[in-house]
Amino acid sequence: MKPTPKQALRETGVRVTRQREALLKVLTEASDHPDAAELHRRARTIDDSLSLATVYRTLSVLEREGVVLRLALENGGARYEVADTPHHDHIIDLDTGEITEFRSEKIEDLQRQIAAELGYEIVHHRMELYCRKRT
Amino acid sequence: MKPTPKQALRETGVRVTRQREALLKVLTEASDHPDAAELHRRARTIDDSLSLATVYRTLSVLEREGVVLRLALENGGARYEVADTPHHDHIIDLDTGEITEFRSEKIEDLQRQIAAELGYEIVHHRMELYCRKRT
DNA sequence: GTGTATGCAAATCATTTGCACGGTC
DNA sequence: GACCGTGCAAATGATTTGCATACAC
Repeated sequence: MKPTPKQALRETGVRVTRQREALLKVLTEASDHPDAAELHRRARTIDDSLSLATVYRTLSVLEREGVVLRLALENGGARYEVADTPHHDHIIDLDTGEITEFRSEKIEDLQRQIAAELGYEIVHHRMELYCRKRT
Repeated sequence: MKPTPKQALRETGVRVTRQREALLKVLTEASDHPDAAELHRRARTIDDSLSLATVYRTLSVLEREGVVLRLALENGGARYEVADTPHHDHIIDLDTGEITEFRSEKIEDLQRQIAAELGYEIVHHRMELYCRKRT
Protein backbone atom coordinates (compact mmCIF):
# COMPACT_ATOMS: atom_id res chain seq x y z
CA MET A 1 0.00 0.00 0.00
CA LYS A 2 0.98 3.55 -0.71
CA PRO A 3 3.34 5.09 1.88
CA THR A 4 2.21 8.20 3.74
CA PRO A 5 3.91 11.41 2.63
CA LYS A 6 6.03 11.32 5.76
CA GLN A 7 7.21 7.80 5.04
CA ALA A 8 7.86 8.80 1.48
CA LEU A 9 10.15 11.54 2.76
CA ARG A 10 12.14 9.28 5.06
CA GLU A 11 12.60 6.78 2.31
CA THR A 12 14.24 9.25 0.01
CA GLY A 13 16.78 10.05 2.67
CA VAL A 14 15.50 13.58 3.11
CA ARG A 15 15.51 14.88 6.68
CA VAL A 16 12.17 15.04 8.38
CA THR A 17 11.99 18.37 10.15
CA ARG A 18 9.34 20.12 12.18
CA GLN A 19 8.55 22.53 9.34
CA ARG A 20 8.38 19.79 6.74
CA GLU A 21 5.95 17.82 8.84
CA ALA A 22 3.80 20.91 9.31
CA LEU A 23 3.75 21.56 5.58
CA LEU A 24 2.98 17.93 4.77
CA LYS A 25 0.10 17.90 7.22
CA VAL A 26 -1.39 21.03 5.70
CA LEU A 27 -0.89 19.74 2.18
CA THR A 28 -2.47 16.40 2.98
CA GLU A 29 -5.51 17.99 4.55
CA ALA A 30 -6.05 20.50 1.77
CA SER A 31 -8.78 19.55 -0.64
CA ASP A 32 -8.50 22.81 -2.55
CA HIS A 33 -5.37 23.71 -4.48
CA PRO A 34 -3.52 26.30 -2.35
CA ASP A 35 -0.62 28.44 -3.51
CA ALA A 36 2.65 28.81 -1.60
CA ALA A 37 1.50 31.84 0.38
CA GLU A 38 -1.68 30.12 1.47
CA LEU A 39 0.21 26.98 2.51
CA HIS A 40 2.55 29.20 4.49
CA ARG A 41 -0.41 30.83 6.24
CA ARG A 42 -1.93 27.47 7.13
CA ALA A 43 1.26 25.76 8.19
CA ARG A 44 2.10 28.70 10.42
CA THR A 45 -0.77 27.79 12.69
CA ILE A 46 1.16 24.59 13.43
CA ASP A 47 4.67 26.03 13.46
CA ASP A 48 4.69 29.80 13.64
CA SER A 49 8.38 30.14 12.94
CA LEU A 50 8.03 28.63 9.47
CA SER A 51 9.28 31.02 6.81
CA LEU A 52 7.96 31.46 3.30
CA ALA A 53 11.40 30.70 1.91
CA THR A 54 11.29 27.30 3.55
CA VAL A 55 7.84 26.68 2.15
CA TYR A 56 9.23 27.21 -1.34
CA ARG A 57 12.33 25.16 -0.66
CA THR A 58 10.30 22.32 0.79
CA LEU A 59 7.76 22.37 -2.01
CA SER A 60 10.50 22.00 -4.55
CA VAL A 61 12.01 19.08 -2.64
CA LEU A 62 8.60 17.44 -2.36
CA GLU A 63 7.99 17.98 -6.03
CA ARG A 64 11.34 16.46 -6.94
CA GLU A 65 10.53 13.45 -4.74
CA GLY A 66 7.18 13.06 -6.42
CA VAL A 67 5.23 13.76 -3.24
CA VAL A 68 3.46 16.87 -4.50
CA LEU A 69 2.47 18.22 -7.88
CA ARG A 70 2.91 21.81 -8.91
CA LEU A 71 0.08 23.15 -11.00
CA ALA A 72 1.14 26.22 -13.00
CA LEU A 73 -1.98 28.08 -14.01
CA GLU A 74 -2.21 30.47 -16.93
CA ASN A 75 -2.19 33.58 -14.78
CA GLY A 76 1.28 32.67 -13.58
CA GLY A 77 0.42 31.54 -10.07
CA ALA A 78 1.52 28.07 -8.93
CA ARG A 79 -0.85 25.84 -6.98
CA TYR A 80 0.00 22.60 -5.21
CA GLU A 81 -1.62 19.27 -4.52
CA VAL A 82 -0.48 15.99 -2.94
CA ALA A 83 0.35 13.33 -5.49
CA ASP A 84 -1.80 10.71 -3.81
CA THR A 85 -4.37 10.24 -6.55
CA PRO A 86 -3.93 8.89 -10.08
CA HIS A 87 -3.06 11.36 -12.81
CA HIS A 88 -5.82 13.81 -13.65
CA ASP A 89 -6.38 17.18 -15.25
CA HIS A 90 -8.25 20.27 -14.09
CA ILE A 91 -11.27 22.38 -14.72
CA ILE A 92 -10.94 25.93 -13.41
CA ASP A 93 -14.12 27.84 -12.67
CA LEU A 94 -13.45 31.32 -14.04
CA ASP A 95 -15.94 32.94 -11.69
CA THR A 96 -15.08 31.28 -8.39
CA GLY A 97 -11.55 30.06 -9.03
CA GLU A 98 -12.66 26.64 -7.86
CA ILE A 99 -10.66 23.75 -9.28
CA THR A 100 -12.26 20.41 -10.18
CA GLU A 101 -10.30 17.33 -11.12
CA PHE A 102 -11.20 15.03 -13.95
CA ARG A 103 -9.68 12.16 -15.81
CA SER A 104 -10.19 10.88 -19.33
CA GLU A 105 -8.44 7.80 -20.55
CA LYS A 106 -9.75 8.45 -24.04
CA ILE A 107 -8.15 11.87 -24.23
CA GLU A 108 -4.87 10.51 -22.90
CA ASP A 109 -4.89 7.87 -25.62
CA LEU A 110 -5.53 10.44 -28.31
CA GLN A 111 -2.75 12.62 -26.99
CA ARG A 112 -0.27 9.75 -27.10
CA GLN A 113 -1.41 8.90 -30.59
CA ILE A 114 -0.98 12.46 -31.85
CA ALA A 115 2.44 12.79 -30.29
CA ALA A 116 3.50 9.47 -31.78
CA GLU A 117 2.44 10.58 -35.25
CA LEU A 118 4.82 13.50 -34.91
CA GLY A 119 7.63 11.28 -33.69
CA TYR A 120 7.26 12.23 -30.05
CA GLU A 121 6.87 10.47 -26.76
CA ILE A 122 4.95 12.35 -24.06
CA VAL A 123 6.91 12.90 -20.86
CA HIS A 124 4.10 14.76 -19.15
CA HIS A 125 1.31 17.05 -20.15
CA ARG A 126 -1.06 19.68 -18.84
CA MET A 127 -4.60 20.29 -19.75
CA GLU A 128 -6.79 22.87 -18.12
CA LEU A 129 -10.33 23.74 -19.05
CA TYR A 130 -11.25 27.28 -18.06
CA CYS A 131 -15.00 27.12 -17.63
CA ARG A 132 -18.14 28.84 -16.54
CA LYS A 133 -21.17 27.15 -14.95
CA ARG A 134 -23.89 26.52 -17.48
CA THR A 135 -26.99 28.58 -16.88
CA MET B 1 -11.57 37.46 -46.05
CA LYS B 2 -9.66 37.85 -42.84
CA PRO B 3 -8.34 41.38 -42.18
CA THR B 4 -4.62 41.88 -41.75
CA PRO B 5 -3.47 42.49 -38.19
CA LYS B 6 -3.02 46.17 -39.00
CA GLN B 7 -6.57 46.46 -40.29
CA ALA B 8 -7.77 44.59 -37.26
CA LEU B 9 -6.13 47.23 -35.10
CA ARG B 10 -7.70 50.18 -36.90
CA GLU B 11 -11.09 48.59 -36.72
CA THR B 12 -11.00 48.33 -32.98
CA GLY B 13 -10.31 52.03 -32.72
CA VAL B 14 -6.84 51.52 -31.30
CA ARG B 15 -4.19 53.95 -32.53
CA VAL B 16 -1.75 52.60 -35.05
CA THR B 17 1.67 53.79 -34.02
CA ARG B 18 5.14 53.24 -35.38
CA GLN B 19 6.03 50.87 -32.55
CA ARG B 20 2.82 48.89 -32.89
CA GLU B 21 3.42 48.40 -36.58
CA ALA B 22 6.96 47.25 -35.91
CA LEU B 23 5.75 44.75 -33.33
CA LEU B 24 2.98 43.48 -35.58
CA LYS B 25 5.40 42.97 -38.44
CA VAL B 26 7.76 40.99 -36.27
CA LEU B 27 4.92 38.95 -34.82
CA THR B 28 3.48 38.18 -38.22
CA GLU B 29 6.80 37.04 -39.60
CA ALA B 30 7.67 34.88 -36.60
CA SER B 31 7.09 31.20 -37.16
CA ASP B 32 8.52 30.27 -33.79
CA HIS B 33 6.89 31.36 -30.55
CA PRO B 34 8.99 34.25 -29.20
CA ASP B 35 8.77 35.71 -25.72
CA ALA B 36 8.43 39.43 -24.98
CA ALA B 37 12.19 40.04 -24.73
CA GLU B 38 12.83 38.31 -28.05
CA LEU B 39 10.08 40.29 -29.75
CA HIS B 40 11.63 43.43 -28.34
CA ARG B 41 15.00 42.47 -29.75
CA ARG B 42 13.56 41.78 -33.20
CA ALA B 43 11.28 44.81 -33.36
CA ARG B 44 14.17 47.04 -32.35
CA THR B 45 15.84 46.39 -35.68
CA ILE B 46 12.87 48.19 -37.23
CA ASP B 47 12.36 50.87 -34.61
CA ASP B 48 15.31 51.16 -32.26
CA SER B 49 13.56 53.45 -29.82
CA LEU B 50 10.98 50.80 -28.93
CA SER B 51 10.99 50.06 -25.22
CA LEU B 52 10.31 46.76 -23.53
CA ALA B 53 7.51 48.38 -21.52
CA THR B 54 5.74 49.24 -24.75
CA VAL B 55 6.19 45.72 -26.01
CA TYR B 56 4.35 44.43 -22.95
CA ARG B 57 1.68 47.12 -23.17
CA THR B 58 1.13 46.46 -26.85
CA LEU B 59 1.03 42.71 -26.43
CA SER B 60 -1.68 43.03 -23.86
CA VAL B 61 -3.70 45.30 -26.11
CA LEU B 62 -3.25 42.91 -29.01
CA GLU B 63 -4.28 40.03 -26.83
CA ARG B 64 -7.37 41.86 -25.64
CA GLU B 65 -8.27 42.61 -29.27
CA GLY B 66 -7.82 38.99 -30.20
CA VAL B 67 -4.93 39.70 -32.55
CA VAL B 68 -2.33 37.68 -30.66
CA LEU B 69 -2.42 34.70 -28.31
CA ARG B 70 -0.38 34.49 -25.16
CA LEU B 71 0.94 31.04 -24.45
CA ALA B 72 1.85 30.65 -20.77
CA LEU B 73 4.19 27.70 -20.48
CA GLU B 74 4.69 25.69 -17.31
CA ASN B 75 8.05 27.23 -16.52
CA GLY B 76 6.35 30.58 -16.17
CA GLY B 77 7.57 32.19 -19.38
CA ALA B 78 4.98 33.67 -21.75
CA ARG B 79 5.28 33.13 -25.49
CA TYR B 80 3.27 34.82 -28.21
CA GLU B 81 1.80 33.95 -31.59
CA VAL B 82 -0.47 35.73 -34.08
CA ALA B 83 -4.06 34.55 -33.92
CA ASP B 84 -4.27 33.95 -37.66
CA THR B 85 -4.73 30.21 -37.63
CA PRO B 86 -7.60 28.14 -36.27
CA HIS B 87 -7.40 27.08 -32.64
CA HIS B 88 -4.71 24.56 -31.88
CA ASP B 89 -2.66 23.20 -29.01
CA HIS B 90 1.06 22.68 -28.54
CA ILE B 91 3.74 20.08 -28.24
CA ILE B 92 6.88 21.34 -26.51
CA ASP B 93 10.11 19.52 -27.22
CA LEU B 94 11.77 19.23 -23.82
CA ASP B 95 15.25 18.97 -25.33
CA THR B 96 15.17 21.74 -27.91
CA GLY B 97 12.34 23.93 -26.65
CA GLU B 98 10.83 23.74 -30.12
CA ILE B 99 7.07 24.20 -30.23
CA THR B 100 4.86 22.27 -32.66
CA GLU B 101 1.19 23.00 -33.19
CA PHE B 102 -1.47 20.36 -33.49
CA ARG B 103 -5.21 20.17 -33.55
CA SER B 104 -7.60 17.41 -32.59
CA GLU B 105 -11.31 17.80 -33.09
CA LYS B 106 -11.87 14.55 -31.25
CA ILE B 107 -10.13 15.76 -28.13
CA GLU B 108 -12.01 19.04 -28.22
CA ASP B 109 -15.28 17.15 -28.40
CA LEU B 110 -14.34 15.00 -25.45
CA GLN B 111 -13.33 18.05 -23.45
CA ARG B 112 -16.66 19.73 -24.09
CA GLN B 113 -18.46 16.55 -23.17
CA ILE B 114 -16.57 16.16 -19.89
CA ALA B 115 -17.14 19.80 -18.97
CA ALA B 116 -20.82 19.49 -19.78
CA GLU B 117 -21.18 16.46 -17.53
CA LEU B 118 -19.90 18.57 -14.67
CA GLY B 119 -22.25 21.41 -15.52
CA TYR B 120 -19.63 23.57 -17.17
CA GLU B 121 -19.20 25.35 -20.44
CA ILE B 122 -15.64 25.75 -21.68
CA VAL B 123 -14.57 29.34 -22.23
CA HIS B 124 -11.07 28.42 -23.33
CA HIS B 125 -8.56 25.75 -22.56
CA ARG B 126 -4.90 24.92 -22.73
CA MET B 127 -3.27 21.68 -23.48
CA GLU B 128 0.45 21.22 -23.77
CA LEU B 129 2.27 17.97 -24.36
CA TYR B 130 5.83 18.07 -23.05
CA CYS B 131 7.62 15.54 -25.21
CA ARG B 132 10.86 13.97 -26.23
CA LYS B 133 11.73 12.69 -29.73
CA ARG B 134 11.27 8.97 -30.00
CA THR B 135 14.52 7.15 -30.49
C1' DG C 1 -6.23 70.48 -29.90
C1' DT C 2 -7.32 66.32 -27.23
C1' DG C 3 -6.47 62.30 -25.46
C1' DT C 4 -3.93 58.18 -26.08
C1' DA C 5 0.76 56.00 -26.45
C1' DT C 6 5.56 56.06 -25.29
C1' DG C 7 10.16 56.00 -22.81
C1' DC C 8 12.30 55.86 -18.63
C1' DA C 9 12.91 54.51 -14.20
C1' DA C 10 11.00 53.02 -10.20
C1' DA C 11 7.63 49.73 -8.23
C1' DT C 12 5.57 45.05 -7.95
C1' DC C 13 5.10 40.10 -7.26
C1' DA C 14 6.38 35.58 -6.92
C1' DT C 15 10.26 32.99 -6.26
C1' DT C 16 15.29 32.20 -5.28
C1' DT C 17 19.59 32.59 -2.93
C1' DG C 18 23.74 33.84 0.36
C1' DC C 19 24.96 33.50 4.88
C1' DA C 20 25.42 32.33 9.67
C1' DC C 21 22.97 29.60 12.95
C1' DG C 22 20.18 25.57 14.58
C1' DG C 23 18.74 20.84 14.53
C1' DT C 24 18.50 15.92 12.51
C1' DC C 25 20.77 11.75 11.93
C1' DG D 1 30.01 16.07 15.36
C1' DA D 2 28.99 16.46 10.45
C1' DC D 3 26.10 18.23 7.29
C1' DC D 4 21.65 19.46 5.94
C1' DG D 5 17.77 22.64 6.74
C1' DT D 6 16.18 27.13 8.35
C1' DG D 7 15.24 32.20 9.01
C1' DC D 8 16.26 36.52 7.43
C1' DA D 9 17.08 39.80 4.19
C1' DA D 10 18.77 40.88 -0.03
C1' DA D 11 18.91 39.42 -5.06
C1' DT D 12 16.33 38.02 -9.07
C1' DG D 13 13.50 38.03 -13.22
C1' DA D 14 9.46 38.91 -15.49
C1' DT D 15 5.99 42.16 -15.83
C1' DT D 16 3.60 46.58 -14.47
C1' DT D 17 3.04 51.37 -13.49
C1' DG D 18 3.63 56.69 -12.54
C1' DC D 19 4.83 60.58 -14.81
C1' DA D 20 6.08 64.01 -18.15
C1' DT D 21 6.48 64.21 -23.05
C1' DA D 22 5.34 62.95 -27.95
C1' DC D 23 2.29 61.84 -31.50
C1' DA D 24 -2.10 59.84 -33.86
C1' DC D 25 -6.52 61.25 -35.04
